[in-house]
Order: sequence, then structure tokens, then C-alpha cells
Amino acid sequence: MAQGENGQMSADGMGPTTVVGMEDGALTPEILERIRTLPLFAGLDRTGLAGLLGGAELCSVERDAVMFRQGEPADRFYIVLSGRVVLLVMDNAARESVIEVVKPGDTFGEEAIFDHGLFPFGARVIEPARLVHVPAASFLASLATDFKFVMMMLASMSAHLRFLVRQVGELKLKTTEQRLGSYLLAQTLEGQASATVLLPYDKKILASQLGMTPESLSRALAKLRDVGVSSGNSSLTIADVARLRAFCRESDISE
Amino acid sequence: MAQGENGQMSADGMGPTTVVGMEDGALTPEILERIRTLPLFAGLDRTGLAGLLGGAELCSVERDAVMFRQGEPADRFYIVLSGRVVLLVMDNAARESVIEVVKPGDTFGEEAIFDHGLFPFGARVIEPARLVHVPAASFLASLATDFKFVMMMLASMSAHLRFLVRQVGELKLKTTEQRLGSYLLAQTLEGQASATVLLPYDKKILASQLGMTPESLSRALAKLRDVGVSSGNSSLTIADVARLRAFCRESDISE
DNA sequence: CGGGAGTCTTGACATACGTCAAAGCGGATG
DNA sequence: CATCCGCTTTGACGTATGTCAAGACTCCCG
Repeated sequence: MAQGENGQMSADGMGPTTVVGMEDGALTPEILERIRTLPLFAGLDRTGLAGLLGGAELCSVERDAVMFRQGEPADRFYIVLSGRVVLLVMDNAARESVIEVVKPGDTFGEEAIFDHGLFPFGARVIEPARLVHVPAASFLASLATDFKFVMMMLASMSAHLRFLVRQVGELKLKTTEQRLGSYLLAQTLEGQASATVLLPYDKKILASQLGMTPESLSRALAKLRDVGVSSGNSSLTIADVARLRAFCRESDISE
Repeated sequence: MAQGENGQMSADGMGPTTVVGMEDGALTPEILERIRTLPLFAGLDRTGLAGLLGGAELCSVERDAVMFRQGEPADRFYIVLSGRVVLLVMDNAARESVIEVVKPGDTFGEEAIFDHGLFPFGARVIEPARLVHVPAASFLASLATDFKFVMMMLASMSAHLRFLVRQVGELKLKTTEQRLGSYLLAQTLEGQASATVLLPYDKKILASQLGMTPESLSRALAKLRDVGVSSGNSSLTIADVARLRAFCRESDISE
């Protein structure tokens, strides 16, 4: 299990490497079991999962590795075992914007397989990760044989759609402070009176995800101090969740 | 065929009516054939389609009718035969934002059925429409029996996801003028040197869709005059598509 | 033909947010 | 332990865009 970080953090730290596979290889039984516990694959029995992952490979990738770029052919998707990956869109002026941050247990890139076959966003690793690379072919074959898998897939895409609809609504209707507040509230569990949220990645990335600059994020955090959000180093404490909720609800996207 | 607009534009024009069915009823064979030509249902044979639309109803709805609200249980979806419907999110301050405008041949609301069962957006008719109301149950049954339908469904949702990803990117990276330009370019056909685009709905709605106020839209249009976009009454003419594209590409979301 | 209501435009103004710049801070590396 | 580099914060400033208000245009309907 403690096998992750020993791939030599080798050589060229110069710029993002496009393809990195340090210890590619077949999947161990433990990993197969791990994947079986993920919601998306809950519908698959062991043989179904074996079919899906027949051509799959485990790969360990370092920080800043680019898994694919926007517009590339989508002949595969990924399951995240550990680490984090950002999905982002770019304009041709090389500015980029984070759409989503993918965490262990999530998958990414699978939607593109059904569409016109090109990734609508790029993917870059922001925290050393172990990923399972699944070829599109076996994925499609699995869908054909297992209707429960189909339903899980539809549910997953549907949840994604909801996520994006919400994001669009927030970008259009809420201020920077409210968007930050909403993000924090989303990290808390249901029915907590107060909570401590730890930021799992750089504020720079969070800022991009929330559609603002790092400077604005910093100032937004300062403003939230007025409603009882104290900002530790990389963890924030919400003194009064209800109060923060009220603050955001001044213009909230009612679920 | 000329049977659409005779439902008497009757009585109470007072405020949005929540449910309106002027000539609800069973589907005619012509309508069935029409639906069979839509991309989403291309995979279904006649018996499959009959199964899907067994419990379906035709309904004619007038302008401002609310088909459903955000957060309502999603036990159905709709096929648009004529007219237009806006999908929108609201904040609790009663402000709202248009996510998408649905046109004849499109469907809406089907994604919510797979998720947690609540519509993540509301739907309001902005142009007198004829819709087919399809219950979720028969829809799900059809998916179970026809794998081609499943694939069309996945492709449709995937395209939706791409649409939303693009929208998020544009909101975060582009100015109002560039967003307007992108919208216009999206209305042109591939490889046209110049084009005339007619706006199919109020500028008020377009403004909301593009994430700006009507005033800003008006000014953005004025600015685009400098790059050869002349604005007629409800139709615009792009003198030089390439030039407009270059203008937008100053910060374009490269496909 | 003449209101009248809503849409659209234009203007003046306010402000939220991005930009640029400089100064803490913190974790890596030697 | 010292240094450096990138992240974060704070400040000063400019500007894009929202807000408020008034006028122009369009379409209905009497």
C-alpha cells in the first residue's frame, strides 16, 4: 500500500510533461476491490468489472502532468485512486479556468466518449496521483452488457449536469463572497452548527474554480470574517453555519 | 398541420399560469413520425417508440406558462414540437438566470430523472408551444429495452455537459462583447464568410442567457458594430465572420 | 389614427472586480 | 541555518459592468 511515492521524482522538472507513466501496470486485486466500492461501479459484478478493466492500466503521475488537453481525441477515461486532478478550459491566450477538481474515488473524461469524441476540457494533475486508465472500448462493451451500470452512468452524468447548472447560476447571480461562502457550505456536512473546512489545494486553484482572481479570493475571505469565518492557514472555521448560509442566501440558488 | 395556433388565446392573461393544457390528448400518428426523426429517438423502432410514448400526452401551452419549478419532483420530461421554452435557475431574491433556450426538436428535463429526482432548474414557455409530456416510468422502461436508445441518451447528455462546460468557461474568461460574439458565431453555419442571424427571442432573454443585463447587451451590440456587425431590428448581419471570430478569439475557448 | 404598454437604447453614475506592484510568509533545497 | 521561489496578502488604481433613470421605438388594440 505504501508504494505510491517511490517512483523517482526524476529528472526534468522543466514544464508540464505531457504523458507520464512511472509505474504503469496491471491492476492488483486490492485495487479491483477498491473500485468495486465506488458508487459508479456499484452495479457491476466481479466478472463485469473484470471486463471493464481488462485493458485498464494503473499509472502513477506526478504533479503538473497533463493527462489530456482540450480537443484531444477521447479514447479513454480515468479513475482517481489517490491525488487530485483539475479539469480546465483554456482560451487561446493561454489563460485557463478550472471547471472542477477531481478527488480520489471520482472518475473523469468518461462523458467525452459519448459525444463527438473530443475532450471538452483538459486535465492536469495538481497532487501526485495514482490513476486507472480505462480504454473507451472496454468501457462501451461493459455498458452494453450491464444495464445497472448504464443507470449508474446516467445518474453520474446527471449529477454532473446539475453541478454545472448550479455553477452557471452562481457565476451569473452571485458575488465573489457569496460564491466563496457557497463553496464552504458545500464542504460542510448536513446539519452542522459550526464546521472546520480544510482547503485541499492551493487558493490559486480555488480562486480559478470560483471564477475569480487569487487577490479577490483573499479579499473575499477577509470579508467573510465579518460573518464568523476565521481563516487559519489552510483550514477555515465557520463559527456559525446558519449565519454564513443567511449571508449567501441574500442571493442564493435555492436547491 | 395548420392546427397549432387556434387554441383560443383565451381569458386570463394575468400572471404566469402554473399548469396549462389547452388541447391535451393522445398523440397523432403524424406526431409519432415527427418524433422518430429527432436524433435522440433515432435508435428506437416503431414498437419501441410506442412503448416510450404510451403514457405520453400532447399539450399546448401559452406564453409564460411554467412547466415546472426548480426543486420540483422530476417524474416526467418534455419534447418540444413547436415554440420555445427557457430553462432557468433562480435565487431566493426572485432574480433568475436563463441557462438555456429550448427549441423545437429538443427535449428538456430528462436528465433530472436519473439524478436525485428533482429538477435542477425551472422551465417557462416564452413562445406558445406544443409539447409532448412523457412520464418518467415509460421512459425508463424504454431505456431498459433498447440499447441504442441508451447510447443516444448518453450522447445527448454528454453534448449537454459540453455545452455547459463551454458556458462556464466563457463566463469566466470572456467579456460581455466576446460572449455575444461567440453566441452569434454559434448561430452561423460552418464556413460562411458573412451571415445574417435572426434573434429568435427577446434581447432581454438573450442578455440573461449570456449572463449580462439588457443594457450591457445593447452596448455590446454597439461595440460589435466596429467589427462589422450591423444590427437590424431583430436580425443581425455579420459582414465578416472571420473578423468577428478573430475579435472573440482574443480570448476564445478553443474547441 | 392615436394612445399605451413593453422593449430597447442611451446616458450618468456607482461599484465590484481585475490589474499591477510590493511586501510578508512558508516550504523546499543547498 | 541561509536562501530562494512560489503562494498569499495588502494596497492603489483602472475599468468593465451593473444600477438607476429617462427617452425612443415597436407593436397592439381600440
